[in-house]
Amino acid sequence: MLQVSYIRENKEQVLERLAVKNFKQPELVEEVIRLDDVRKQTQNRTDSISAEANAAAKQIGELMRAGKKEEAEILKANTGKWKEEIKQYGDELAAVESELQQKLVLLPNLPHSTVPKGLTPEENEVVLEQGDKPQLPAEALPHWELAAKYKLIDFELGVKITGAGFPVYKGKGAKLQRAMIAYFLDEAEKAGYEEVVVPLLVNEASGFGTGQLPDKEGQMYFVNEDNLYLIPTAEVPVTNLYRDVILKADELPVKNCGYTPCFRREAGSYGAHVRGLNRLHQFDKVEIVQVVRPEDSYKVLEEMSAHVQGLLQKLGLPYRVLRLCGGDMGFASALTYDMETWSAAQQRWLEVSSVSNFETFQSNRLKLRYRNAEGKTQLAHTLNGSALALPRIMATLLENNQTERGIKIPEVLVPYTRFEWIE
RNA sequence: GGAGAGGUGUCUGAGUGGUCGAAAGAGCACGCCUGGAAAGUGUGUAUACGCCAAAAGUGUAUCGAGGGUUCGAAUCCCUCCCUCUCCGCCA
Repeated sequence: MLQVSYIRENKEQVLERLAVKNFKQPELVEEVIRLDDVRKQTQNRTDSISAEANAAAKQIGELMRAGKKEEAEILKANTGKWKEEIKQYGDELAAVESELQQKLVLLPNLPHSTVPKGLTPEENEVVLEQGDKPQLPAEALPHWELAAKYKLIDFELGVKITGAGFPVYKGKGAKLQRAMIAYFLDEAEKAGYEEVVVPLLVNEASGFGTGQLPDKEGQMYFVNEDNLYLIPTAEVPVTNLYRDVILKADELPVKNCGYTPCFRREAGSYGAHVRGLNRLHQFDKVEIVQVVRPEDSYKVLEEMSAHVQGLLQKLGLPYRVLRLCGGDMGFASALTYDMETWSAAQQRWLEVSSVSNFETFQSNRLKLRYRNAEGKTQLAHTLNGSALALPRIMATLLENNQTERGIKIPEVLVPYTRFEWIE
């Protein structure tokens, strides 16, 4: 959520930045400022009436104690009108605050100055491309066929017990999955991230805090009975660990990592391009999250990007890094890098990580602050990234590493899998 | 799931209608003391919003959340949430 004070002071710049994100309702900016004006006036009025009423109540109390009952009664008789007014203006204030809030949450985060204009994924900027794309023989198989051939993943079984998009991993497929989770967590720990194990269901306040609600309500599974959402990413519970928190300066940066399954409804997306592991309703992911000082956040974003790239390099996967254009970025992000690996059998890039700086967009919703050098509270910056999302890594590994003998496990994973080949 | 108790500031904890944003202690910060530290001692120590050019100051709100009673609510009433104890169930 943007800060009203910032919008007021930088209106032109805000409009300019929103245009980069292809925001369709620039008139909301004026509206927010107008509502904030009304809010201030209304609060002013409400406060001064409350002040009068408080003063009168105090006086009555003093008279009562002094035994001057009659005088107190006279005052009491005059206080009747405060009540109605306080109620009326209080309601007005609540109404305008609520209206302001409703408009405010519709405004997406402002994109960083380096974010390219553009509407579609094709307009994302390729920052770098690394690693050689393997040349597979003509008889090379896509991962879903490899998964069947080596009995690694059973999609049909998943359909039976749940539905499409909920695969069952078996044997070496299951072990490889677990190995990657352990490896990614260990690498994150080496990079200074403290591991957390968090709930997989979150309440509405948490969904709001990181920006999924109300914007992406339909993408989350919802447990009606208990009013809880299944997490679409560990970002939600992990970042919300710091909701309503004022951190001491020396507690920054906060660095957490965590493995969780992720649940996404992804309604209406079926077809060849989502075959196999390409898009699932449930998948595993290791997430890294940081809470930092504003002045450090872009340096930290690069550091997190480098961490993700390091993982891909160690796995020996060809990848590229995209700087997302305004139209393809998430609602809450100021700058996002997507990492994609080259899936050799499918001949396409697969997104395996997304690293974002949210600046104060989330912290403003979360009320996540820290005490700066002057001792004043200030909104911190939040960042997160996948390190990594498992299914497409699995897909790429299977496809790119297939040989006549079988599938070669990357060296870094062997200590975790305790086998070198799937054959 | 049943019965009972309770939710106060960073923490412990007092406060059952007014002078309470809230005693006291601990912690923390700064100062004094000390060769240095401990002890001792002094001062300070919530958040948000409004007014003010800003600071100072000042107004309002907040004692789990929301509503109500009252001139006045941390304190009384209602609803919800959460925690603890006992019983039941259970990996």
